[in-house]
Amino acid sequence: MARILIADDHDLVRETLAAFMRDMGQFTVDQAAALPEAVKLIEENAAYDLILLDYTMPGMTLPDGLTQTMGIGKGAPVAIISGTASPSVAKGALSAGAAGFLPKTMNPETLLSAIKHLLQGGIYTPQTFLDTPSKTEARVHLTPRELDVLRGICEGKANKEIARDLDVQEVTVKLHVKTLSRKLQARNRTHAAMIGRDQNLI
Amino acid sequence: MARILIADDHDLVRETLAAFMRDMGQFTVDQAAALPEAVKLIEENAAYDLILLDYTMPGMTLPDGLTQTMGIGKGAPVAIISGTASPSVAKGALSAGAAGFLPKTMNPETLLSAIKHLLQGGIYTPQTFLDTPSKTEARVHLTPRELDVLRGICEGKANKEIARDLDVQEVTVKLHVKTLSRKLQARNRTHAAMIGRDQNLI
DNA sequence: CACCACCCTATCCATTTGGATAAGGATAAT
DNA sequence: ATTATCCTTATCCAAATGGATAGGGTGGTG
Repeated sequence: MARILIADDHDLVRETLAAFMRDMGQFTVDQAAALPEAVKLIEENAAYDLILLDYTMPGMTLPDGLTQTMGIGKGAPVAIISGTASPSVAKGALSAGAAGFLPKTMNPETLLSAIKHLLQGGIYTPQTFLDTPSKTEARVHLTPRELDVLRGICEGKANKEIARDLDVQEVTVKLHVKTLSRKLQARNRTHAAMIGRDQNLI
Repeated sequence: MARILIADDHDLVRETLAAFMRDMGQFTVDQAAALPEAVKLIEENAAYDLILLDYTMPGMTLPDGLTQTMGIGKGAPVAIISGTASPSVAKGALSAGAAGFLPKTMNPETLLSAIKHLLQGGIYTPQTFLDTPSKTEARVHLTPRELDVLRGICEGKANKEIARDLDVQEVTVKLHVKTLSRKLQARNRTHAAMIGRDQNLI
């Protein structure tokens, strides 16, 4: 009987996942609502066969929380579960050694096959994340203002319009467009919009 | 205690949904694996408070299976559940009288609130379908050439560059840009790129 | 304090884009 | 044979965008 630990601060999600997996009859499931709690369970209960960590739970960070958990997990695969599934985050988790990345939006049968796959030592990533080679290396930091402008661009607004919305001069918007395009390595505003959307910075 | 009927041919999904709802302690849940079976249950068991029909189960059609079910359901709200959530299908189901449309990818808490909402006679549609007024009605048709140009736009290319790639004059590209932008109801090329990607036409 | 990151503004110029209008040619369907 | 659709090109003009350069202002940190 495989032993699984689910750590998620959202009770309903965690309970549902746990109940679902228990109902399969093949798993023993423990639960934790925060990272420290999960760490405690792992240290007490020796070996889990699979550990699932919510990406946005109290105490959780990437990659530190992940590496800490892997360190005490005695080689058990550790996967990240998340509601706000972003390709770049998934990629980051995988490169930090995570065994997989499970969006909460997965349907049950996919979830089950993913878990079985993980238990056998496989790496699981949703296919929608696989085709993103370039994104993680250039994880850029856009300032709040640049994000405001980028949002406007994505809505198809002209600089003049964005300027009115943000209550600044048009030249200022043009500056932000230039800098954020450089940061994103975009060739122009349209390209910047697409890149921003792909990395869902918007 | 609200009585709910779930009809879905995929055992795992149906069982999980049923177990989840039963665990809430507020619902009695019956199950069916095909449309005829669901019809039989409805006719025998008199009144359900809510009926959920899988969009892709044996015997199921839209809108016929839906209207048939509504006809014998004594006014109970009938909602469609589906794994392959397509806005146009959702729109069609709603206009045929469905009380809602539930993608299987919904997370549990959203599902619960949706069910409660449906039980009170409300109409439920995921927000991702609501804010797409243009997508369902005007499922636009772009010509092959327009798609070529749109792809170029999405890659951040300038008209001149696209023209070179497609081996036509720049003016031609400009024309395509204008017409495809009009078709997509986009304000400019950037907006067109975003819309095209959202509707994954690219 | 000096430094740094961020935000705002200005001017000037080249290029790109958006839009109107007109029109020839190819192909497929009625 | 006529129509319809699509692709193509052309000219002309207004507007938006991209880029360079040069400032001033704020707030926080070492």
